Amino acid sequence: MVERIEHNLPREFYLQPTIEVAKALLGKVLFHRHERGIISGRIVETEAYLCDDPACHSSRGMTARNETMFGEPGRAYVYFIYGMYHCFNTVTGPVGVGEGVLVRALEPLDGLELMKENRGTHALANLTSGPGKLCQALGLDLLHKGLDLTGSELVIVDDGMQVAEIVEAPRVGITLAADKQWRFYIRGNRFVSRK
DNA sequence: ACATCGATCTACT
DNA sequence: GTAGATCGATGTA
Repeated sequence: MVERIEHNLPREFYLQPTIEVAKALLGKVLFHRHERGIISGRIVETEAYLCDDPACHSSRGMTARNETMFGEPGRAYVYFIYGMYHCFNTVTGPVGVGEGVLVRALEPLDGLELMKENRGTHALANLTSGPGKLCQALGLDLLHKGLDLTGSELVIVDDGMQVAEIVEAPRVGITLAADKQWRFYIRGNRFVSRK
């Protein structure tokens, strides 16, 4: 019996080029140690946001909202959008640069009952198949902005799972730099937000 | 101070 | 397929 080794992704992981991080995050597991129990899911869809990219929050300089993007890599950048949803990102690149990876979809693993409660639905396929949905399912909001993903109540773990094939596609919901193929997802995964 | 709009989701036709 | 919810961040004055 082979024992699976799980370890938190180290800080250096997030210092790789942002597009590489976006691809490498596919297959990793996001854990939230919630007061009421552990909620986790496997990352199946991501998008890269670079510092010279007009669609990126950091592209017009540091503000109160985006300052965590310019901080330490491996921390959580959470922002509030459309008056009711949150989106979860990992900060990438050296301090001061301002890049990140948006996590767009998860495959639910632990804490299904809590997720269903948080989302107000029982449909498995609808729990975490979008950036707003997964934040609601995991109970993530602005209070989690800045948490250290290498060791806190919110961590990203490598459990050794290998991704068979990565699809590259245009990013979703943006008008600027819409031609860039900086969305990545696991081919065939049912929890991807859009095929 | 005010107007605009967004890295979304749901409900309804 | 399309509209409406809902509000903070941002830009303009």
